[in-house]
Amino acid sequence: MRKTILLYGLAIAILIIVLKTIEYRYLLRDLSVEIYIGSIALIFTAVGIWGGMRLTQRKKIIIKEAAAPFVLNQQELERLGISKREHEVLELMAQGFSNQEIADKLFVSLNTIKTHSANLFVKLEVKRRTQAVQRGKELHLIP
Amino acid sequence: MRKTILLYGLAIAILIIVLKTIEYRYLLRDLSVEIYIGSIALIFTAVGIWGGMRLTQRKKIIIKEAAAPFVLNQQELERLGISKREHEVLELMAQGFSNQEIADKLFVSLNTIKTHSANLFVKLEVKRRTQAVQRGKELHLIP
DNA sequence: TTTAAAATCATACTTTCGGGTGAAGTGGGG
DNA sequence: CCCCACTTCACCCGAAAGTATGATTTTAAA
Repeated sequence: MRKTILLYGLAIAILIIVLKTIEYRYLLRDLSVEIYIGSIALIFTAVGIWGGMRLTQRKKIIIKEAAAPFVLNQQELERLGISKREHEVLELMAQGFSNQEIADKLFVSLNTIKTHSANLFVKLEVKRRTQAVQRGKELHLIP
Repeated sequence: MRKTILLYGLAIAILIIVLKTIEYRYLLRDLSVEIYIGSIALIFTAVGIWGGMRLTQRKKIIIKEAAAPFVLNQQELERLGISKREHEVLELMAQGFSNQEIADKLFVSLNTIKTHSANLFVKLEVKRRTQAVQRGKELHLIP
């Protein structure tokens, strides 16, 4: 950032020096003032674009890296009639946990998780947990 | 895009007219030429930055929308010693197919798929297919 | 307070997954 | 030609996942 500003300042200084030199020695008397102004305008427009790109490039990278903060699709959740508990189970499924592990994490029995997952599969219209995870991500129900 | 160019041209034209008017009437004799050039440079730098931002803004949106065209991480694939067939199986796994379905798609027996998947799990250091899919995505082995 | 939805658990049964082992055919490189 | 990696397949077994059905308890809403 500091480097960019320094480079920019340097570019302006050099250009001004060059232009001033040219101005007094050769061109001012031959070329019309409009062309002279136009040239300066064009050159500094280019410098501006270049500088502007430099400045915004950082932001672009940030957008790419911090992309998709994930917002849950509540509408879809309600539309499919998926309950809180079922959603929790889906999240843990997506993290690759087995039904037994999910049961332990939620302090309920394995059978309960089986029930929840079975209901989940019906609501998501899938047959397997891998498909449920896929579908869940598609519908933005899980990150 | 066309609108941006038009606006930009208009801005340049107006600025040149304004500057020319000022130049002949009031300022040229009072202010030094350096300040005059500097002003033009600054103004058009600003215009350049503004224009540059306008031009790159589109690209930013494109990056966000068309993000991640997926390029396979061949290095990782070789590093882990995952074969072509195993990779195929992993892809179909990620699409939520059962071993039987994968076997049918690849015209091989269920046992073969079991072998491939078992080898995959070892190479990916996971215990379940859901985790294999997760890991595969992390390592950019699958979209 | 009644009622419905959600959450809990169970039992029984089927299917799928995954581990372990062994083996046979194929194709390329030393 | 032989070795090695890859691919293919088989059998067995246990664990995990999924299906079906029914029942009880909580909870939130009407």
